[in-house]
Amino acid sequence: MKRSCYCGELGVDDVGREVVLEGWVNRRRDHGGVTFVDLRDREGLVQVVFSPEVDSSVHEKAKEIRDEYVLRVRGTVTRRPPGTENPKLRTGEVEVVAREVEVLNASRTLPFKLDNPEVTEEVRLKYRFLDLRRPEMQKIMRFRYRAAMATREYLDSLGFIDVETPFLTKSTPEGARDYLVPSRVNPGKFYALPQSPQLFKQILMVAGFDRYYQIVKCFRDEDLRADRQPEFTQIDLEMSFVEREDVMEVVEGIMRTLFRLIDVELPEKFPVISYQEAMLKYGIDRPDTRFGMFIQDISRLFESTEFIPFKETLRKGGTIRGFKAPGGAVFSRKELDNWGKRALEFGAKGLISIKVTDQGLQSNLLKYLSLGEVEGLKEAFEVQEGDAVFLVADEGPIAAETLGRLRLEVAQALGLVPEDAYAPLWVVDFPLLEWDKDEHRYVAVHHPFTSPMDEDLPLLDTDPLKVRAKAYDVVLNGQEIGGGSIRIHKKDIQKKIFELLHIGEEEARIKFGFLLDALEYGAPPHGGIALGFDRVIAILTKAESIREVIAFPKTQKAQCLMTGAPSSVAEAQLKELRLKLTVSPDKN
RNA sequence: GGGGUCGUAGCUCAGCCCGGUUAGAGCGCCGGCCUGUCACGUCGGAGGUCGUGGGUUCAAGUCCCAUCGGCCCCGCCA
Repeated sequence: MKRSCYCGELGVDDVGREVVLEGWVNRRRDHGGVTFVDLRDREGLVQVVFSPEVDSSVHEKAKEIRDEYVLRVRGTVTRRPPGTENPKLRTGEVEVVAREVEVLNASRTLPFKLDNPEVTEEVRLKYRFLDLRRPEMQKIMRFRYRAAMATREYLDSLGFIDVETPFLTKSTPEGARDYLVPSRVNPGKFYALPQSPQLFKQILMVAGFDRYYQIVKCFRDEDLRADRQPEFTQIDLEMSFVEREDVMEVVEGIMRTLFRLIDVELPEKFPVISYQEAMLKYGIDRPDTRFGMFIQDISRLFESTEFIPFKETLRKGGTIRGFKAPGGAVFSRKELDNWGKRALEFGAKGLISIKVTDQGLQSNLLKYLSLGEVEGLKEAFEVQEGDAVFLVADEGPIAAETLGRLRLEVAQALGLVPEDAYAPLWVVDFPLLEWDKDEHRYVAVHHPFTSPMDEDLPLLDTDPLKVRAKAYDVVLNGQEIGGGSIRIHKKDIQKKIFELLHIGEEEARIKFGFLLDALEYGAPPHGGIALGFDRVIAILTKAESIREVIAFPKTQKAQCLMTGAPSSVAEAQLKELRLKLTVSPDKN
């Protein structure tokens, strides 16, 4: 007996058909006389009726059936008696009258009911095989697959080809902590799992493939977050003979393709904002542009202020910035105090809040300000009754970060973040380098293979921190969902960057010798990007964390609750790898 | 490495502030009854190392300390 169709596909057109169904028992309702079983497979549910009038032995057999038993049922599709249709079920107009039933497997009592949406994530992850059986999870996994397919089809149509790159590769300095894999045949040596296929895709460009892509796992041994897993999936691509705009166009196409899957039409071109402007207006390099509340620099208003804290801040080269929270006057005294505390946590020395009431502006600050300054404030923020204004006087970067975070939390608290809006944008003109205080050297903001802007090349010798990179990030609703750059394709520039990063010639030769070699054999100009596939899927499915869109995710302690990984290994395995532990794995 | 929060029946939670009978509820589970339910109904029943270890106390689910684990965040994440 072979399955003839899926449960969830049956309808009135099938009335009269004899079918063979295989699936799980979603629920059993035993009325003593007649027993109903909702049978579920990946396509949905259908009600199966076990009636003593049809076959008493089949009806008897139905008594032993429990939740999540696996059944094979042969029966006849019939129209339900008038008045017993179930409009909540896609198959609710029909039912299958069982003529033969076989229990293919029993099931223990479940640790949780599959349709209970309240189960904790911990329990779900431990019994992930049951959790994934839930229609919601099946839907997400299928969506993820469709998104991957759509990406492949789109990139294929543009002439990209998928080339696999190694997972057992070489540890790269810079960037995240590597996951290491010991090499048995090379005792004492290790592979690293790739943080990204970065160098390989550049090599593929040198090799003349012109357009490469891969939907590929990447590994980074860093602490986890709702949007960060130690292994995650990227849509990775690289193109030859291109400028930044060419890469952007491809990414915009991918994003539009993906969002059409949820019937959202993204703009043809995404807005572009410079890193500098993003930091000023939003206080963050991945602005959420679904709502306004721009940060403004109002330092000029207070050039000759008598208010000592402002005066001092400005004298030391700091700034006075703030934003208006529309409707923020609803915040109570206590709530405003709490925002002040948040500002302290974010690193500012303080927060000034101003309410706009029918009596005019209301704040401790006002008595210290001149009439002109008060008027200037009103004008700068175009305040209306019911608004609140938050100000920070501090060093530029601190003011930016504090206000940037506050802006997000305040908007959330006031319900000003539209849930169904999607606001993609590009952030460009990142600095190439930043100074690392601890390591006492420059480090790459993006990565060491990112090309400097042509016009900034002379600054490499005079003022490296001023050099801008040909780098770009895609940001969506305040989340960084991808980043890339035009790469260095000339050996002399690459060498110079390594020098600035304090990667010596010898070290560079050992670590990136193959890349430097490749750059000497006719490397074309090239660039690319990687998109965080899990993050995009999470946004598309409105998931709270990327764990919801990964079949087998890890907990914050980077453990798999289902398999128990990571775990200790046999002494013999360690010996074979010539490894000695300095710690007992059971402790810590 | 740090801050916050949670951990009590199979699941979700109440009890903890303010220590004191036999630790409760809903759902699930088991058994009986029930021929049109679909969150079936109904009657009865079973089920607990209160995360773990230590301490305070005549007495600890409740107070204190440590520790383990889930989640959120900071640091970290080229």
